[in-house]
Amino acid sequence: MAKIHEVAEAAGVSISTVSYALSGKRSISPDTRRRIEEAARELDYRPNAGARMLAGRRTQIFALTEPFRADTHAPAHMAFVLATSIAARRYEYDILLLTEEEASAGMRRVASSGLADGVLVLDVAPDDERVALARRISLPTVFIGVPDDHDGLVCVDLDFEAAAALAVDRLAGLGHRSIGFIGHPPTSYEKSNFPPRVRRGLEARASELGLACTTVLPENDGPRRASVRAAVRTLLDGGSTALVLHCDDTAHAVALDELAALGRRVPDDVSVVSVGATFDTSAFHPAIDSIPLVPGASCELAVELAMRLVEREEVPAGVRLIAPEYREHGSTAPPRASD
Amino acid sequence: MAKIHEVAEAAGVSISTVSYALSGKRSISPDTRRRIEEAARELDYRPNAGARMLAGRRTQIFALTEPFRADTHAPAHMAFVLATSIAARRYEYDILLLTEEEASAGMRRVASSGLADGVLVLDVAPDDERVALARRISLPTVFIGVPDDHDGLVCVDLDFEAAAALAVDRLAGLGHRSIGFIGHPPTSYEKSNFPPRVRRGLEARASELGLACTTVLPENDGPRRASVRAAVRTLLDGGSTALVLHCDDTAHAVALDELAALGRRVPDDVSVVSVGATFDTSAFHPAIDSIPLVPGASCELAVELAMRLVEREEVPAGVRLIAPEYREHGSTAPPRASD
DNA sequence: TTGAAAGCGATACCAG
DNA sequence: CTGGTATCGCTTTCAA
Repeated sequence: MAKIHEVAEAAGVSISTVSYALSGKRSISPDTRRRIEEAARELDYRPNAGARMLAGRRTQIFALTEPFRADTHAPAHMAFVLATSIAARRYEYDILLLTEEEASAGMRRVASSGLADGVLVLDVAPDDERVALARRISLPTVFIGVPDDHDGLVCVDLDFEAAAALAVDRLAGLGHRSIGFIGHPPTSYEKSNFPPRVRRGLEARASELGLACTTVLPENDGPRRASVRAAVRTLLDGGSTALVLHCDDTAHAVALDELAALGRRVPDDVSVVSVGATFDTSAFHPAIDSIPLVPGASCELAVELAMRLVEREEVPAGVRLIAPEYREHGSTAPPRASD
Repeated sequence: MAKIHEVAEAAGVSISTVSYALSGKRSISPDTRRRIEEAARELDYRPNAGARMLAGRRTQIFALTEPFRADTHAPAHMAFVLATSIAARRYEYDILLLTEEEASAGMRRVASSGLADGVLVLDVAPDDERVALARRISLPTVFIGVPDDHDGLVCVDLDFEAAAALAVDRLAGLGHRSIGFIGHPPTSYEKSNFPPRVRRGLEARASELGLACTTVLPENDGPRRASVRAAVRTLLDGGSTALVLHCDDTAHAVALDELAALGRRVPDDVSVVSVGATFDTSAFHPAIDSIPLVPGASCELAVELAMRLVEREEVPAGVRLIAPEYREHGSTAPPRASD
């Protein structure tokens, strides 16, 4: 816990010179800069956080609000928290965690106490109560996800509609005429708003291209995931030559397992594409093509926007949709001639 | 962002009176206290975080170091992060998240910048590098988990040995003479140090009581979890009349599913007890007795200890083991007379 | 029971 | 290119 004046003394300069040398906010002669840096290093000096906040009017902290509701899918949420934290560190920012009721109350609290320079909002619900809060506080706020009512907000998300359309384009391009869609359980279509966006995107593009498209939303039942297995059989029986998956990792694994059990090879007999997954689809057997939801991409953009807001740059409100990217892993091919 | 002097003005007192009234650190006449509280409420006043840290030499922040390694079991880790955050809020403390490389580097950083009053260490590895760090920094540090070398450290954890012994006692008390143990995959026994503690506790107590005890550590294979199913069959064939589970939730579900498939009813034909689970075993079919690992219990104690350290109370170093608790859900019974 | 004022440890303005 | 110093907003002694 060395203080600035100790560094100044050790380097034989004034404290203001130390401050400037370390922040780089004005030019310093190479020699004194060297002496200061050395002194700072030897004393393991770091500016006192509180003093810096007070004098510099910057806390170097972003509040991250993530309710961690009981029913949330832990791995995906953890990936976003991690990605946010990593992105923030690039700008020398730390993450202060606001969970549960504090997800909302904490926003008010950090805003009026000046504990954070901005707020990043995760696990956004369609009718999220943090929307109203974001409008009332004066802190820069960026949503990672898109609430239904997003007027005047800065939001970042994957372009799920485009991602789904991209999957259809790929399959249509290979000659498939009938696509089966396995989605999340029905309840997910109310609690979040990206599952419906995927579904809409898929069905819209399929109908544009004149493809048949059948949707099944299997329940998350027991360890055998019988609904997922049934879904696979239903879709194949219905004539689908390709499957698009937008569901959890276990459902992916089970669907592939069922295909194998039915003796259908991927991609020779059936093509498979995953949409919006945060896990690694290349680790499945067989590896699956994916148009992933990349936490790093959303979070880096969100943090960059938050930084710009902190720097008082002009940042127009609105939704930034991240363009989807197709990752080939060999799970798609033209349909069998016999189909 | 109202400031203290505005509150003072509104209440017609000096700023020091406001400070004391709000912190309760000295007695204030009921009348002025009321006026101050009202003014504070109307202005939505909260002390500026930076100023408070600087003047009060308290940041009201705990750093939480949690690497979030790629291979970590997300749901359990999320539960601990959440529990820590909730426990901290009881003392009006916030949680600053240090992940990845920052899990270590960040500890040094917050220590020398005075950003946090203490450090809470999660996801503790047997040979954790944060052990050495904790000894070098002067910040109060509490480990939630027990590293191999914990000399001079303050650690909190479930008493896994006792939990395992408790499971054996229960089954032995019901008359079981042969117990089957299904554990985590073998690799887990190197990366963490609680799986071996459960195993040791179980085998030790079983041998004390003269019970037979067979251990299987099934791999985490495909979606069918064939290894887990095989483990169940192996143990039953070997004469086990009761199963003790210390594995992930899916393995639990699969084991129960396999028992059902074999026509063995719980608890009439087989008794089942779960040890060290962070998930809800009463939600399985059938519900399973559990001696759980309760994140709230560990984290509350850890935070309490951290607070005491912050308050400069005497806190002897050492490992605090939390006594296990048996939760009945009807999955145990005496073995069949025919066995 | 209350108030005045001295810090806390930086940043950044104003001078030189 | 470098230094002195006012300032940030609060906590806490010291006085009354």
